Amino acid sequence: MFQSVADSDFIPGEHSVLSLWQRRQIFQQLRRKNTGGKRWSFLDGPITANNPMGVHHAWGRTYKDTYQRFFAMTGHELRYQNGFDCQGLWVEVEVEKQLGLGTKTAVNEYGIDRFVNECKRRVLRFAARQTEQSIRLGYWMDWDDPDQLRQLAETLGTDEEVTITVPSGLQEKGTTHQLVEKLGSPGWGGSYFTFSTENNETIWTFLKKCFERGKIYQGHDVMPWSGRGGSAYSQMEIAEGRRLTTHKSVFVRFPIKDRDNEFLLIWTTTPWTLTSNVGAAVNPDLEYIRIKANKDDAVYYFAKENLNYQRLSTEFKEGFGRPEWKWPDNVPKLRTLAQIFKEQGGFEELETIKGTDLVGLAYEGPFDDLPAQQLNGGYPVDENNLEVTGAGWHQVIDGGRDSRGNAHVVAGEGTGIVHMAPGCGDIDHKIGTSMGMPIIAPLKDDGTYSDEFGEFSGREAIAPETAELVFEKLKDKGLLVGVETYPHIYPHCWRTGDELVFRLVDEWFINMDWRDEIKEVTRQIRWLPDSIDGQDREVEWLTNMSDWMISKKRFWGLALPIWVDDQTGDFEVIGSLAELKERAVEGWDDFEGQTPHRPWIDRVKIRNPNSGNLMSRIEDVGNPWLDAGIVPFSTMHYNHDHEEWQKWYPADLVTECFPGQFRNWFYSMLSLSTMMRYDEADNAIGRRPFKTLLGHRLVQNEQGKPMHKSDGTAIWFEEAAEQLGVDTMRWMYLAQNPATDLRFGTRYPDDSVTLLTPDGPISETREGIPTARVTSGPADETRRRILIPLWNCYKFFVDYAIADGFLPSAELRRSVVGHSSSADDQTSVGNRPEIDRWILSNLQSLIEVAHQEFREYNVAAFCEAAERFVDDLSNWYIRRNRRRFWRSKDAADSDKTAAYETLYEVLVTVCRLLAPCIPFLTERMYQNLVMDDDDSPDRNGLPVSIHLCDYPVVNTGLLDTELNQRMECAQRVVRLGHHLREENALRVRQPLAELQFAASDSSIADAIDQLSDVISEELNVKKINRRPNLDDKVGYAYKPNLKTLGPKYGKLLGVLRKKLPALGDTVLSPLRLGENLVLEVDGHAVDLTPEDVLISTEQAADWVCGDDAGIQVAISTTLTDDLICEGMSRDFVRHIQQSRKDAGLDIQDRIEIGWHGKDNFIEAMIKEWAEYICGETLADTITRSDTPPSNGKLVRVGESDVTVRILRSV
RNA sequence: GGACGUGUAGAUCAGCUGGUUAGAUCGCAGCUCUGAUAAAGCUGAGGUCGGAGGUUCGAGUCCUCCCACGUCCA
Repeated sequence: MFQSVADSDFIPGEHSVLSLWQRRQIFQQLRRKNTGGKRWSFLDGPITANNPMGVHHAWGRTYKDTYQRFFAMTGHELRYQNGFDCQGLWVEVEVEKQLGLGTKTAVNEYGIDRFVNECKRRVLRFAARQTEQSIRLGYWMDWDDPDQLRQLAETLGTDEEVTITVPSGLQEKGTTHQLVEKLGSPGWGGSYFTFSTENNETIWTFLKKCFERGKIYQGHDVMPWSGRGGSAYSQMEIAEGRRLTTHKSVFVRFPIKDRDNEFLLIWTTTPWTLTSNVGAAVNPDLEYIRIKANKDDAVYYFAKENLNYQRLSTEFKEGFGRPEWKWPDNVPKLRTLAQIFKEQGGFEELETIKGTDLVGLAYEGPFDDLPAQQLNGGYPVDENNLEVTGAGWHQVIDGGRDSRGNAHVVAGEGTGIVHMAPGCGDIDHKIGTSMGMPIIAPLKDDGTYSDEFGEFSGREAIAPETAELVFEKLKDKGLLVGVETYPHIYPHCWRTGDELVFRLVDEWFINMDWRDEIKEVTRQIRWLPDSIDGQDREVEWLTNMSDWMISKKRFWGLALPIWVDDQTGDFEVIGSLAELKERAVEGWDDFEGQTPHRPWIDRVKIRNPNSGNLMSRIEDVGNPWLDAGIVPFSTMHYNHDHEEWQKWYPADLVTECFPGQFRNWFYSMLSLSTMMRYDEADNAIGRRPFKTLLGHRLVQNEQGKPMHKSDGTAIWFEEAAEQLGVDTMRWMYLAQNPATDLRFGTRYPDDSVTLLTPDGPISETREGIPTARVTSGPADETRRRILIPLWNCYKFFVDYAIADGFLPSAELRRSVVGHSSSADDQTSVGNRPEIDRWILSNLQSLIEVAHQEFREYNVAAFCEAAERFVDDLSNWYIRRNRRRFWRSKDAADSDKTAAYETLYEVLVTVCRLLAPCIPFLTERMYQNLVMDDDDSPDRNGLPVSIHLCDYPVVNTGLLDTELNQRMECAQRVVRLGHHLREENALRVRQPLAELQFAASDSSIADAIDQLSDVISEELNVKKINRRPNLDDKVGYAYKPNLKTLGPKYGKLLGVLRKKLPALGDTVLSPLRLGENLVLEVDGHAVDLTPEDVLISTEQAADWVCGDDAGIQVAISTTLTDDLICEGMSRDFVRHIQQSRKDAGLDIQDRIEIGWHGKDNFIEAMIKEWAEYICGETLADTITRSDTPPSNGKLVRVGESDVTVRILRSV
């Protein structure tokens, strides 16, 4: 017996399904069921375990779960391994905040070991959190126990031995860091963590291969640096440390070589960098001016606009963009260049030239006497660039443009000629490197000048005295034009307040000159969705990318396995811990038992076989994209179980949010895989890490704007889950075109709500953020369009099945879950009404679509088809068949049984089809439709969960595409009929005598004929008659078919278009009958075939006519008294039904009807139709009263006014 | 600056190798239908298809230029 079905209550329903799955261990049963099946290899891209999940994470995870569920239901064995991304700066930043550490120095003081443990702890906590959220999403993975992850987080860093039970069921004992480094390892199960030793060590394998191919090298990068802190800063730290300060800025002149007494005028706020000048950049599109100073007849070049430019005039009045950043009191307003030259004796304007005319001029630098300027290869010496010196290089270059297309050099603040010191500035360095400049890096890590800088050596760069020394020297050389106090926003260490400098630091790179190999691998992969041209994008990135900087001067991350001999500069890459152990000459005992992270790994030294010197590991950690890129190897046990690895490599599918990933995860996977396999697979196919990539775009708010955590518009996962429902969310994600942003919903940060979660009510997240109200138009739409109609179909079935005592036989149940092809005692489908066969046939089509689209990874197309099917089921099949379910209570009615059996089969099959998409709702329906109440363990041999059912396969015996098309024809005729009624103000309740139709295609006419009863009922017409043509009812309109006539007659087409319709049926009727015709138009013979004209119908008197897709329909508009009378009876019934509804009567309640009206025609109608009226409305009596009954309702019946009133019979 | 993409109804998007009166969904208005439904059906208003040229019998579609927006890039 079915349980009666209440309102949908989606969210509580999901909670109960979660507990059912848990109680009955459904996921574990599913894995057991598919063990040994054909493999389908899914590879999860690691999610950063640094914050709780938001709704933007849930899109990709829904794809992952849905495709996995489909392949599980089709019998595949899967790995089900989720991944957590654990290492890198983002975690460090959050931990620094949490611990109140502001700088690298502070971290060093705190202790790298404690800091790194804290990072691990944070990752474990958020892995636990995301695990719980994922489970709520219905995401079936081999999850670790979240509480156990938290327990590990608590005990991390102690030497205490703990015992845990891993997902595979094994008990493991050890200190926490010994256990943590093995999470996700073979035999244990559970999510992979990129901080695991396996993951890190496999990256060593990769780097060793790079090293063997000679691809690892040391290079440089210019980074913000704190001299006192002795460390580099991240972009984020700089943003936090911007402050208003003043510097002594300086105008300097650089003598142009071979031009007597002519100078480039340059300007800088960092005088200390002048020692390291190599070039001067101009904007070739800008106008420059030559002026002659009266003082010494010197000629200066600078941007024309700067001559009278009021520098910082806005800032002088309004400050620097923040209230506290006002113009400093003691700083005078800046002068224009014209003023400066006037004060120095006046000047004369000579001429205007283009910047491009300056490019290539050689000049003398201001400090060419310093040893560093004289060194071949710059300082420190670059062995690859020995032909040049700083002093020898000086020339004017084109400053170029940045990535947004803005010129690097603009007029305004400076002089339009920018001093370039590629060892002292980020942009300078980029441009300098690209132009082959020697690089002069003046500063040591303590922020003082190196030895090769003469008098400057040992001085602190940012000290005011240093600037003074610069000015003094410039003055001595006659190069100083002016000094001023210049206020501006400058980066500082946000904690100590120290000014930052830009300093050249050593970094490690992979030479990517093997990019063509990666491109070839890229081409072996299917990139979805097609519309975003993923393959082209990836190839383009690979074409343009520069070498890969893999080092980062931080603490928490991959320990780059590069050991350096400081004295000779030799370096070596170590490929495994075993190799390291063998090579270790110092520190191994200290390290052993720890994870290969800083600071522990740093203690291990090896010996340089060439020099005999000790080699130390570089202090840098690795780029986190290495961590994620190695997972096609590390998580599948490449290093330790090659055979197992080969079973799962390459992955069949990866799916991820794609913006950004072409240069991140996709790139790193492709690169790492290409390198890992270069000596193992002899072609690109063998090197690809995955076969198909499915990308999707971003989740945005309802207005299409990004959601931000900072302004409270980012929606936390649980807020959406417990307010919108997870099935709803999943359908939104799945039905969305992956190539476009999903406009998810709106969060109201100031409107807090209490969420009822499976674990009880919460009013804030675990992190203490109040939970806010979330609304979503798309979610409401999704519920309205698919979930509610589906639920109502199910409710309809169950309500009437209970009332009727319909129970599916055991055989039928076995059949609908796919355990037998057909039930013997079922009404054979061939004997069921056509509409039953139609919905079953349509169902088979849906099954076909499902298989096809799932295998194409195009679930959105399946969702669309499913929505259409549910609409057909609800608004056509059930609506049309309601009466089959209502009538006679006695069960021995084969037509009724057929209806129940059909609907039952459809509902269960649809559940199986949709189970991968909306696993909760389908499970609830399945449990009621298929499972017995009793708890018998074998459940009659039926799967105890919908997710243990096989995915439906097409029953070709039920698939009747012709029938599907026939019904489409009938639906088209109905639509056409409704249209005609509407156009002619003929309400549907008014029966009409006759509908005639004709169709040029006889199979279409047959189809309509066969479904004429459906059409007649839907359109409320008495007779449906097929005619060879409707010539007597319609006129014909003719139009030229431009597509066929255009090529034939070209310019004549314009005339033809005008004249052909005017010829009319008398001339053109042969075409309608399939014959050819020759006409003369404007003196040209025009040969027309039936294909050359398009024919439509127009109506005649007493009939309304229309046509659509080759079907012509005419409806008689003649109303007889009988027809009017019948129409009135239906009006009457309708009003009574509405009154019943308004009065809140129960469906079975019987009533007495009273009415009053002046029109005697009504009385006659009621007399004639009393039986019908009483039957439809469950009325015992119909009584006319002479006066309007009290509480009566005035309604319109036909053309008459009537007052009606109902009373419940007693 | 370059590459790629986008620009069509109030909103979101379709529109295939050029073809007749440019569609769908939501929203709005009206009507209809309704004893599972939070629905459904029909109709209507609303579009100089970003702009300007060009190719063509014919351009939302192809070409050129321009404008706006987005993404990526030394």
